Amino acid sequence: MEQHHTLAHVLRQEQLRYTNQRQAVWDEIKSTDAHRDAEEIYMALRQDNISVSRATVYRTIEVLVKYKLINKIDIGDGRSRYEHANNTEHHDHLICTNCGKILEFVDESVEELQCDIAKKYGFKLDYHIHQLFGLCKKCK
Amino acid sequence: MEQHHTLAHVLRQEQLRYTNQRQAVWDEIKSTDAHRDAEEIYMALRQDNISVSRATVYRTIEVLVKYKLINKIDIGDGRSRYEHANNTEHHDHLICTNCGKILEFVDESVEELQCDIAKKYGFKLDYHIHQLFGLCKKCK
DNA sequence: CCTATTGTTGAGAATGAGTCTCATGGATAT
DNA sequence: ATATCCATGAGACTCATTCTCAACAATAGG
Repeated sequence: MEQHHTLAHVLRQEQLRYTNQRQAVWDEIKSTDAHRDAEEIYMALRQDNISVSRATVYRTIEVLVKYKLINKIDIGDGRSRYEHANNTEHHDHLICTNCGKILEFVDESVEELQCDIAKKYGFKLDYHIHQLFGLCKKCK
Repeated sequence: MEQHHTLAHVLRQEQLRYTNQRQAVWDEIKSTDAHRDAEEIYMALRQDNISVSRATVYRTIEVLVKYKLINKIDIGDGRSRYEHANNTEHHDHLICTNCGKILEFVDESVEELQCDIAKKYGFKLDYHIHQLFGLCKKCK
């Protein structure tokens, strides 16, 4: 899939209309580096007196994930979190199993190894999940 | 956490009783190398005319995961799958985003790098998830 | 412009995996 | 034996997410 760096591009590609609600969701997600779930994003919008329904939040997130403007993070507690991928180097996550803290790490050599592995098994790699779980500095 | 290789060990450790139902669930999971969800394991037991409730399947799986007799695999479709870890070398997964096929791969060098990364961030590593998503040989 | 068509939205219903409750019954200990 | 404790199963419940559908907004064609 091609790279699409703006909401407008993505919507055009998907033949969806550009609307204030969609822009508002995208703006809200872009506004922090946090790893928030759909409900938190929805509540943040309400806080700002922007009226967007939960359904629209979920629907917009879906497209943003598809085009990789945001990343979906699943830390195994039953709800997905999202982070914007805007001007961000690719990274993976360290997750504290005690306090839920999420740290980001970059490791080029792991990235390269992944390509090799995929090639070896005849896979055309699309994306990956690489999460290290354990106790953070404070919790251990 | 210590290593516990048998159900009896695990149950003793958790101060749980050894029961036919718990053994049946463990036997069922051990019986194949498949990556099945709780419902599939439950149905397989019913197929064999073994009467174990869904609740017991879930409860037993929980303990088995805790003691790493089985691995939980989340491929992002909303249900967890499980594979036995019996006499099995540690491995991670390649997942086909088209047909859902799951392949296993082992990569020692990735394993080592993970330790380094955890150390660098002051984490005490417990376990990790490393999944490569893409199209398998057939689907691409 | 006016109207038909099509896409979007929001509210709440529906879904579905997983968890919890609680009455029943089986195991254990005294 | 008998009292206590634990495990079980059926179904109620939870909660994130998806779906439905009526109302509404945008767009296109005349």
